[in-house]
Amino acid sequence: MSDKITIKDIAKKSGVSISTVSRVINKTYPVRKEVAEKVQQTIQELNYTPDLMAKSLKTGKTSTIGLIIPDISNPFFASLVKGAESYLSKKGYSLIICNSNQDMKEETRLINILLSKKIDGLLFTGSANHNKFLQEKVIDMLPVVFMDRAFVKTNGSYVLSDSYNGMLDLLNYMYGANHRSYIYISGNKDTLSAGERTKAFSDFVKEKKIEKYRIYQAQYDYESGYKAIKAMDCGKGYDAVICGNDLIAYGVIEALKNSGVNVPYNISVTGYDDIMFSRMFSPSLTTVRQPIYDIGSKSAEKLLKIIENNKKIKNGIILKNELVIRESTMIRSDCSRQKD
Amino acid sequence: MSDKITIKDIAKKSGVSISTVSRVINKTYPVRKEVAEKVQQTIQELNYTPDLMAKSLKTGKTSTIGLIIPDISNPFFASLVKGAESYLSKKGYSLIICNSNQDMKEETRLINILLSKKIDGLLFTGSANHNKFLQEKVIDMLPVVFMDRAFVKTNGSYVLSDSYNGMLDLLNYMYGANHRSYIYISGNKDTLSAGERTKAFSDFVKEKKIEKYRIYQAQYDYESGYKAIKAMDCGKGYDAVICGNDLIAYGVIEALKNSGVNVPYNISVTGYDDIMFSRMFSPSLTTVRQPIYDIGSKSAEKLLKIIENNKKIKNGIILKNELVIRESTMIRSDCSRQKD
DNA sequence: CTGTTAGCGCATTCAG
DNA sequence: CTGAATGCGCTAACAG
Repeated sequence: MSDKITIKDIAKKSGVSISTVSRVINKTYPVRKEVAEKVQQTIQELNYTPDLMAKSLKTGKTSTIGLIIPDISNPFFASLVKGAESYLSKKGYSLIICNSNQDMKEETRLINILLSKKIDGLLFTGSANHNKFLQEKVIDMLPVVFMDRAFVKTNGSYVLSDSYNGMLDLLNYMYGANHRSYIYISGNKDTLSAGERTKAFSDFVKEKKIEKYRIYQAQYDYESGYKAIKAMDCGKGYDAVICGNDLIAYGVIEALKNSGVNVPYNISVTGYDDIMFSRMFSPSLTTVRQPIYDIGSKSAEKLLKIIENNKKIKNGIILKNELVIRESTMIRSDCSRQKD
Repeated sequence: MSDKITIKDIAKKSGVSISTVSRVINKTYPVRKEVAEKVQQTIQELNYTPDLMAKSLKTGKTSTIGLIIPDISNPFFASLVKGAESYLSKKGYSLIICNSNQDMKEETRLINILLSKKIDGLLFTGSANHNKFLQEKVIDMLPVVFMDRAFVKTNGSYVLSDSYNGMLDLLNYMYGANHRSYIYISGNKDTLSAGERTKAFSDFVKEKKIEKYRIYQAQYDYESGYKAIKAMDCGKGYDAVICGNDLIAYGVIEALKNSGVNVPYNISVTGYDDIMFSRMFSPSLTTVRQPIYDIGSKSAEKLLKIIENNKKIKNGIILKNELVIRESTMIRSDCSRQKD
């Protein structure tokens, strides 16, 4: 009997019309106090909850945000999601999470599903620069905020951290610590972050007139780092390995350990991101801290602002990064250099 | 103009009624081939996508699953979610993710929101045993599968891994490796997994007639492990520290490192879960591997089965665990024991 | 302040 | 096989 109780039931039982009930629930118009109380009471009695689905059909708003990331099991994205979810939840929004596994076709499929479900907005981290569908259609039929990655050429909204200067700070520190030859292992090259960091590296070697360096194209994961350094004779002859992110650095260090190369004594290794484990890693990782959680929460904040103001304030926020020096690097002297 | 295109538009443009369109979309009834083709064609032309929201209002099914976990930024839960999401996505379902932060009040709030949004089912990891609301109401008005944690006394559906035997295997191994005195650091005691593991430990010390042991109540996180071992004089005088999960073990090892205690030479430390970082940790962690991803995907599979068969097959799946021996433990000889 | 009414977009009887 | 009509539960004019 307590089955499917609707606004109608509580209207009847309260002796008012359904619109009055709607009004006391949504506080859209004034209702006589006694009536309001009576209604509230029967709502309690019947344990009624409005059907948000029906409400959404009418209003066109679902209070639901879609979020697309490559992989939730990557701690970087997990923090991003946490930041977004925590903000959204506080504001009464829910989050539908989708893993794209870096696959553009899958991204497109997911976006279409999300669109059909009538989300109010989209938080996106993926292959933005190449996804024509997103770039040409989605972006102006739905509020979208790009997290961590962004269109370079389009005027979408985004929240990033300043990878270029973060990497430059790191490199300048390494230079000051007497490192003169570098291997640079880049993450997925179609991402903005990898582009910025690589650019910083290129500018750095040019400015400091570094002669011995090498850029290796890899992916943002552990295995990729492991393979990369193995493919480069375990960095023999170089002072430092600069990695595109922490996961790559983990892989590099593990490979080096396995080959009997000591980090940092034989060679220094750096990461990027400062995910939770980097301080527990052994040696603890010298890296650049990105405010990952904040990127997530600021993205959510920005998205809600766009949704609620219903205006297209297309712009971005760029958060600062912070150099974190730990045990995986050391101040080099000539005698601590590897021989060729 | 290409604004808000509905089933009506495509009906008009195809020269048929909306019911016919609905039929070709859902293939619920046969439609003349030519007509069907014509309709399909104009669907393409107008780039029409059915409004899932409206559909849901009618059918009562949303193809959306709610998921509640304590904290997505914990790698354990991230893997769980990945497993569930990946299965659900393949089956055409979406996932709404909510972080409860272990707060029962928050859990209840989230469940109510999810209920209002008309999810088709719920995947739950949280304080099941104490949440009356969940236990008494939700569980029989909505398909629910408990992941990793479960009601001990209720006949709900669940997917777990066998913590009791996993822990027992680990302890027996340690005994075989000549460890004779133990500190046991438990995770959140209101969870089933902690209960099972602690029970295994209790049974173990009884059976092996271990005289020197200590059980310490903590939480399933890094800080908790760090503090716990500090509070116990860095385990002085004990052969091994058995931790409720890997995160606790990380904290313990870090604290020990900071105090100059060598793991495993002075004392062995074990974890539980085998999250991704445990093999990269230094020393790499001896632990018990839970099939976390599988717990997630099996839970999702079970939930969909319940939803689609619409029957209440309340039962559980218990997956096996596997001992993983790494560097944080060693085979002890008398001279490698710490003095009291 | 309050009740009546008309849809939101779609699936589904019920007649053809 | 197909069209017309009904209503899912709710909000938002529109009249009182």
